Amino acid sequence: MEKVTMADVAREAGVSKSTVSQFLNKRYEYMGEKTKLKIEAAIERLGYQPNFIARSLKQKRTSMVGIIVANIMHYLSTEISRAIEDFCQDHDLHAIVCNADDDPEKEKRYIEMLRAKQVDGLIIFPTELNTELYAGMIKEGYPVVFVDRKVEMLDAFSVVTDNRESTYKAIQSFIANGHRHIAFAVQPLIVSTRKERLEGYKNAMVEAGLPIRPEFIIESSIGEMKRKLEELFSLEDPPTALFAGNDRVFLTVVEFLKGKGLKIGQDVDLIVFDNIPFANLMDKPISFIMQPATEMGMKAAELLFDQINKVEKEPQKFIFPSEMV
Amino acid sequence: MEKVTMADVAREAGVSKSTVSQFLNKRYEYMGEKTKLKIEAAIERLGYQPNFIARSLKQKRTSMVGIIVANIMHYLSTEISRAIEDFCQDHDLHAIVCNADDDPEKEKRYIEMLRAKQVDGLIIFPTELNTELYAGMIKEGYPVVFVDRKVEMLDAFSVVTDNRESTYKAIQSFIANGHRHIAFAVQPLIVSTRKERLEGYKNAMVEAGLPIRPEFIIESSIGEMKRKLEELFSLEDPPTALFAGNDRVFLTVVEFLKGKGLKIGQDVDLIVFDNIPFANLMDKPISFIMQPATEMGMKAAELLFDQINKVEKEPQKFIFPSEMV
DNA sequence: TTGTAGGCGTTATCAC
DNA sequence: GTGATAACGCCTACAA
Repeated sequence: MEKVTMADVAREAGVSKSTVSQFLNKRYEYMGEKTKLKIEAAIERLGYQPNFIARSLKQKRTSMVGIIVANIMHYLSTEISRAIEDFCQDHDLHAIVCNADDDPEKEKRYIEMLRAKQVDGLIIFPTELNTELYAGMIKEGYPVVFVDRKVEMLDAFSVVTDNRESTYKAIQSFIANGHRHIAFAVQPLIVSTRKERLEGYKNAMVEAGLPIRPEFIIESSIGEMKRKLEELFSLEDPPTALFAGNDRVFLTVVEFLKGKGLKIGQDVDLIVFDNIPFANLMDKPISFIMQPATEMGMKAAELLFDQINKVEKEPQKFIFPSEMV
Repeated sequence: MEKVTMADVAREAGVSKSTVSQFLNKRYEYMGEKTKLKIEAAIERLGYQPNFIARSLKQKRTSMVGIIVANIMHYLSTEISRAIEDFCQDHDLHAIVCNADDDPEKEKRYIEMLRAKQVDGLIIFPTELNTELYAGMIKEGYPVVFVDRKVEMLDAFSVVTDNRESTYKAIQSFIANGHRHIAFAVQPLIVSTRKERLEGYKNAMVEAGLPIRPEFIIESSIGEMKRKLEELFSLEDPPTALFAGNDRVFLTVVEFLKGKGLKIGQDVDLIVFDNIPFANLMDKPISFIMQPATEMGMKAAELLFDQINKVEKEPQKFIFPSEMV
């Protein structure tokens, strides 16, 4: 029943606990060859497995990190998480993933929970609404890395993409293709990424001398969005091009267009911020702004790893470029 | 620096550690109202956070479970994992996901690792090649649930789908649609699911009086598969219908057909075992055999939860039906 | 080289 | 109602 403890091994091998401990920690520099063998045999015979919990308590290191994802429904999140997990597996860490569901309260509870569990560090896709909590951790020197969204006014490690620039270029490409009626759909502007994307849109429009028409900008929850789209496409001069602010918006848009009988690439052109899996399988002329998820995850994990291992570094923001395909 | 311990709180509040402990565990039945307030205040003032590791050591319960996925590349795995995670979040458990990468050695290491970390139970998508290890855990009474693939000869909880039946029906539907040249592509037959699916294919073919032609059955790794497909479609009588044994095979097949210029639903009909995300977005006439991932994950998590909480039950296999869409 | 003792932060068991 | 005290299983000086 997995009750074999170090003491048992010690007794079985006829040595003391400390000796066994030394053995386990590979400090057998000054250890008799025969004691080593005795211990090995005893471990084998008893089927002993060290207890990491006990070790962690003593060492104050759990080899676990927490990942708090703002919303797991975004495909990007899972991609980045997976990259982080891969990095962890290569560095003897285990990751615990939590989904904050875009709820700051939930995020807060998870942060506290994971810290109570003594995880060695946290990678957070922030809801951006727990600034004091974030700040507190950073002041303490607790290892934290923010991903995807940036937390303003906070000198912390973060890994993001150039939302504004990418969107700006995307809208420019619409314009270059002759579009004049360009709409923009996004979820509520409560996080930096969405705001930046909208700014990119506006910049490009203004620069091209096109009017920014409020009725062409949908800002609503996924639930409400279909209704808003209905309104948008009921205008006497409906848009010929649409920018979807992220993957979930995109899904909603596609469903809407399908129901409406509008053909993508024909009746309306589409650019999406975010990649979706197997996008290449649906041969429709849609452009996706792909963020380098793997690189971002890797970088975030690496930054966290270094903090955990006390590699001194100034907090930095890493901005990755996105690519339109 | 997060060094506030229970002793500090006790001192600050002018009570003993035990009292604080009682308070934390909500056993304030026989506790003075004012002590309660004093402790509350002290906790607040010090910013105390209990240390779960220490608690776990004492209670021999970590509130963590491990999920060992045979191969995270299968979309089904991630779907099921997510369902498990959801269940865990509702039951105060944390899940740690590990990817065995179809490697029995890796699987073994993870099992040992997670047990060393004292996780309360394990949900395993087995590689099926560590039978002794599985058997050992079960004999010990350690909570384990197998998912997706079954482990023969083992009396354990498991949650699977009716691979043979579903495939059988799928092939029947091909036949009903007039197909005679039906091919079957699958990864190496080293796990039960694949074997069962092939059996289903053979049964349907035999029953319909159609010959089982070895050259119509591709059994190969993903890497080799394109070459095999090339051969298959170079036959003087190439197949008019193809059954893809899982999602990864499907992706390979689609790429191949695309390169070859063959149109799905026109030159060749396709049925795929497994769902892929956003399948509804690609309006091609492909049938997917969808496994009820969420239900399977939920069930698995529930079975594990009950074992952890010593709800006595006989080991059972739950076989979920799949649906073709 | 190996053993002894104390401590990591909690919880559990009793006395008080 | 509250408080010593002994575990939990391991690590780490330091002593032998």
